[in-house]
Amino acid sequence: MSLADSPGTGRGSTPTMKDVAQAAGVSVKTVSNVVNDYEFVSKATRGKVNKAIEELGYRVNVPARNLRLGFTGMISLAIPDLAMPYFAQLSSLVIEEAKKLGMRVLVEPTLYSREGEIEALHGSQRSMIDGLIYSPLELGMDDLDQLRVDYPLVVVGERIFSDQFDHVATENVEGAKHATAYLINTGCRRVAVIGTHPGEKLGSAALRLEGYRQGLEEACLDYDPRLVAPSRMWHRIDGVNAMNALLDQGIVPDGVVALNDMLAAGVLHSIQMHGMSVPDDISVIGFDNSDDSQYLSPSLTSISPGLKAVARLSVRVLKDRINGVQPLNTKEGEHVFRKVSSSLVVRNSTRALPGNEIAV
Amino acid sequence: MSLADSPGTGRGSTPTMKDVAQAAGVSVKTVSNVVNDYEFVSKATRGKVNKAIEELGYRVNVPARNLRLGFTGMISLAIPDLAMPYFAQLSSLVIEEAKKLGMRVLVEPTLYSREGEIEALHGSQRSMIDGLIYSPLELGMDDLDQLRVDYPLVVVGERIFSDQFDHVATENVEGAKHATAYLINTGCRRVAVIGTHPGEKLGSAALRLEGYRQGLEEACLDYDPRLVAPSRMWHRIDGVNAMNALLDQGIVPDGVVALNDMLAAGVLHSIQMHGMSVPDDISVIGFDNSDDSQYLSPSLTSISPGLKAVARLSVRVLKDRINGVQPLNTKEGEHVFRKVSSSLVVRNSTRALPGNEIAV
DNA sequence: TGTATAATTTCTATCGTTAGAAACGATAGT
DNA sequence: ACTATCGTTTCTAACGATAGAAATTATACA
Repeated sequence: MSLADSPGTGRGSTPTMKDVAQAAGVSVKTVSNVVNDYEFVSKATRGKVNKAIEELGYRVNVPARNLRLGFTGMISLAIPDLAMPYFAQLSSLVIEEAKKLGMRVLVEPTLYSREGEIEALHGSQRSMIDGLIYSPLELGMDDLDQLRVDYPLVVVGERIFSDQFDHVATENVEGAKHATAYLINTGCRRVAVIGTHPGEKLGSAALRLEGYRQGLEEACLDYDPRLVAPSRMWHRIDGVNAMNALLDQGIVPDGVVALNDMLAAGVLHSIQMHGMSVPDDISVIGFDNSDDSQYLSPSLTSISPGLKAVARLSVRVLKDRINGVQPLNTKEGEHVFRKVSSSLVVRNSTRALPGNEIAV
Repeated sequence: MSLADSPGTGRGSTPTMKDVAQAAGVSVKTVSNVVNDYEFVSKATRGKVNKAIEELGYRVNVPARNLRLGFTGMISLAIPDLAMPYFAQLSSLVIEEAKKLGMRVLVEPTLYSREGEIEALHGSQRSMIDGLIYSPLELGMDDLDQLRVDYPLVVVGERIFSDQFDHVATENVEGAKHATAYLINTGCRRVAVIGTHPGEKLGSAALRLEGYRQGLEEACLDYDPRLVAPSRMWHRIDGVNAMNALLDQGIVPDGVVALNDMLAAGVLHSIQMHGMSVPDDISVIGFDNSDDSQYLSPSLTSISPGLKAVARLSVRVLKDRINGVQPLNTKEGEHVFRKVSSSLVVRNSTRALPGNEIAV
């Protein structure tokens, strides 16, 4: 009472079920019955109640309902950095997907810190969410027991592989293999790869490099270490630098697989600054199919990791876990492991396939 | 009961205050007193309770507390599109700022639709939030009464100007003026502007163009319509096209104010493709100081709109309204109107100022 | 030792909702 | 007319927390 009426809280008094009940001359339970579409409510009462609801402008108090029901209708999405296009896009898709299933999303940027990632798992927001979609960057295979939480959890990404958790990953290996094969199919014979992380065994860089190797192998081309340009960061400038390094050494590939689109943008720039043309002299293919890849010049052929499917799957699996139903077609006790298939989006930074215009 | 215990809900049973009280052999109120740092709790009891809390792994149930207290500790942030870098960055900063003040943020992308924006104001999440930070794109001055809601609201952006709402805006006019003046100070005499929206009176494009005019005027340079290149969209490719159009007509400026960084990136590209150099032949300055402006080649001088300050201010004002305190130094009944000052971030796409190395 | 006072702790109602169980009319079967 | 049955509505106890008021214990002062 004292709280609700306290002056200057800045909120008008919202009508409750009790008010509606009073106005309609029925009990609270009846109002609840109407609101929740309980079968046995007479047409007359339903009408009275709805009229009262209309007149008072009543809306259910979601937190109160949730308290009673024991869930909150909110899930959390923990990502390293919301300002990164990749994660911004993922968040956007997860929010959209969750909305379709009647859930809300609390985005939690962990800001590249271990503590942030652990906090997302065990922090105080725990009680306000029904489940968590978790995309770790710092935590790895050594931290599996941190992940053993007592609420529904879906892991996203390539840092952790374990059959103890539901997991949605992207086709990094297959995607990079596809990219490499496509370049070879369009006539490239010296395909470089930009942005590798030497020594890394897990994570996108390693997996994408592996795909590159498989692509070469399947085409019976040799793996040439001189065509592999490492770069720790994956910003545009790193693409410029890595490609400059190659070209300035006199190593001139006829195709480039950049491990993400920002690198690819830099590669385009470097090639053009060296007086060569894309795709006539060198074809370039990126990874992520980020929003602006279509706005580069030339527009960038890229591997689309199917972020939409990642969002869709992870939200659905999480929702199933929350509802206690076995997700997808897993057996009791089993966990989901799904790789979302990537696809090649052909634009103008690669040459046409010989013989036909349609991409593989 | 039936709910909490129902099998397969996927959540372990969380201990409540009652459990803690039982374990510590005290009453629930005492536990509450300990948790909320009530003054008059004996050291001994406090110890017992804390021990029990520790042992049971108790955490307060936030929704329950919120129900009792009448607020939720959550605010909503309504933006057009989370996948847009500008809004992703804003969201990121708002989340960070809110966290500092103990609040959580529900990001609500309105997806460029009127309904989405109205839903954000009047939708069902209403009861789960304490207030709203609102960045409209579709709603304008004709929709002021939609904005008259009965909960705390802070408007962000340049679509709406009214003294009936708390409002945080960015210095569009001043920023563009600053950019223009800076180019002139470094020796430019024919400064072009890229990305205008002819006919628009409100919104960033119009305000930034106004700043450009003021900059010229103050330097006693004539406004030359031929140096004004419109572009409805503000993507990289639009910058390429607009700048190409200029150069191909033989209109060669010595400085360019691009109305955002993506346009600027395109402008850089166009200039370089025309065989000219930045900044030696043409200086380029962008707007937004987006994350990747530093990774362009050359790195881009840009106006930073002070998004961080926007986030900071809007969150603080909102928090004050929620708490019923008069925000900033406004008088009772008055509303906040604050323009966040922009700043010039000098990089390598502009020449040095004559006479000194330090920027204005 | 008795009582006033202060320091602690407990009791209990409440936030807005849901839902099992009980109560109430009305209709139907015998 | 008397109970059985069904549809409909109300009663009441939760969900997990907070907080005013009451009750208890400890301390101080006369």
